Amino acid sequence: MPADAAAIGLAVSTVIFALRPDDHGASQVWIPLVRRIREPHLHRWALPGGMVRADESLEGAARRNLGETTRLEPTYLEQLYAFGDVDRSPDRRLVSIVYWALVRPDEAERVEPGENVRWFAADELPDLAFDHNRIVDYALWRLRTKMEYSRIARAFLGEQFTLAELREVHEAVLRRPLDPANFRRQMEASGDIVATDQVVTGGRHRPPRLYRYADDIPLVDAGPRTPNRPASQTPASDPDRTPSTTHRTDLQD
Amino acid sequence: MPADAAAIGLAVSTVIFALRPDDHGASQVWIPLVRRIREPHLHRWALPGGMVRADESLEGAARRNLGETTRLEPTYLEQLYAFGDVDRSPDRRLVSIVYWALVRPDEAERVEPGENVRWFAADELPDLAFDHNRIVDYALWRLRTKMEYSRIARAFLGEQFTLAELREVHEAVLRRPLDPANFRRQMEASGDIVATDQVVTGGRHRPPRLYRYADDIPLVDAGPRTPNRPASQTPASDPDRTPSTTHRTDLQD
DNA sequence: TCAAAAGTGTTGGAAGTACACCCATGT
DNA sequence: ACATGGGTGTACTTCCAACACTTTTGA
Repeated sequence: MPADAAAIGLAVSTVIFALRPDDHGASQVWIPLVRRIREPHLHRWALPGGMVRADESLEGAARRNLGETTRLEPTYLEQLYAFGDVDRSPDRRLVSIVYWALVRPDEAERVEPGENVRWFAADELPDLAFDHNRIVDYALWRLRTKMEYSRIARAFLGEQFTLAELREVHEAVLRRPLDPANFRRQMEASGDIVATDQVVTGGRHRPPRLYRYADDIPLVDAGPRTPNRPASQTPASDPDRTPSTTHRTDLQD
Repeated sequence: MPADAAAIGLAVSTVIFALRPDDHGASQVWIPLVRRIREPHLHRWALPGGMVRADESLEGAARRNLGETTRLEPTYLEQLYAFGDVDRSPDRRLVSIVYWALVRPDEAERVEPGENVRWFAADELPDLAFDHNRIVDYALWRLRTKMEYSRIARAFLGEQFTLAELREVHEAVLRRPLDPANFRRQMEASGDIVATDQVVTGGRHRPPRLYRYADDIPLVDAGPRTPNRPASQTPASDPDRTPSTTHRTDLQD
């Protein structure tokens, strides 16, 4: 029976979420998919993924596959679920450990769309390979649920952000408008964010203040009580997140 | 590299929770463990588990191993996490899909303690094999978290129960006393439970009313949006849950 | 001066917490 | 009668949703 066990293939896949404007300019959840270049499900769209090597961790395998297929290096990556139905792959027994990831708009630029890589609006997906539609549905449910009680919105934003930008993230994920006044107070009361002494000028209205996340608070609890890694510092600055006519300025007071 | 992938062993393990009275008669969380009878970690206590066969689902493998090692057939079984660190097993690469289960006291009787099977209080565990201490910690965190927003307490109880019994479940898991008055109202307001027309007589005080869970509501959302299985009917009745001097009687009114 | 978004104040309701108090039973 | 838990009433607080209102900018 160990012979049988060895016959089970172990793979990883990742559901990657990014926020991008839809036709009407409103932010929406998008997912990059890759086209399969071999059987089974040849030419069908699928989640990026691949087999796990014997000398790499599960999360490591997810990161490697992500880089190889989409060039993405997400700041947020968390295990979602292990899918292992006997008949989920038509040819051989395959168990997939699925991760979900969040990337900022500037990170998402690294994806080079083409014949075999494309962005899809999360709620308008085609028929995907394997059980990947079900997987995406679950990941979306998880994203929306976790948005309401954790600080994952941070993973969609740069170092500094206005409350309107933060609210837009929540609204895009939850697909419902939020009261700006109440949203502001909830965020401020949570202690998760702190005001900086900078504002954004250039808009045709009162300049909004910039905020940042309070340090010393971990991004989220990712997985089973991992000894809190030092809050992953954002790799780069955040260029061109706002129209070029706006400027972040020091506040004089 | 598919050769490498095939070299990874795929196993399942399960953290089983039951409530049993401690030395002072108060309910507490207990876990059955099995002693390892082969290397690595020979003679160490470990979670029940084993290799996944090619023709069985992950959950099926968990149930089979549970039955074989502890004779348990839990009513509640949910996937917890996939543990796959490269060095978590000293000899070969092993990925374990871990499940967690809840069993009622009468179900727990099926376990036959002996040289190689024993119950342990959840917060007084010895050094376990592999990374099983970490796994149990995570499962405990999950149990306690989920107790606060879901109906999993049901899995610890029989078909009918008093509010004191339901409260005792919550208190044992959360390790803190709850106000009986407020607890009652919260439960009643939730709509999850309905009063029956029976009471328990024999106590030296006012006879408490018996409640049952509202049907047509699933036990919990176990896993990724499984199309709601018909709320798993409790296999048997619930004998000897209360002292033999008490009786469940019809209410006359 | 006006439009637009930033930001503050106020109010009412829902839900949680603490705790006083009455009820029904066995001894 | 009285101890014991079952069960109800009530005041207080905290949180959230709704929405009126003021502030500050660019045009």
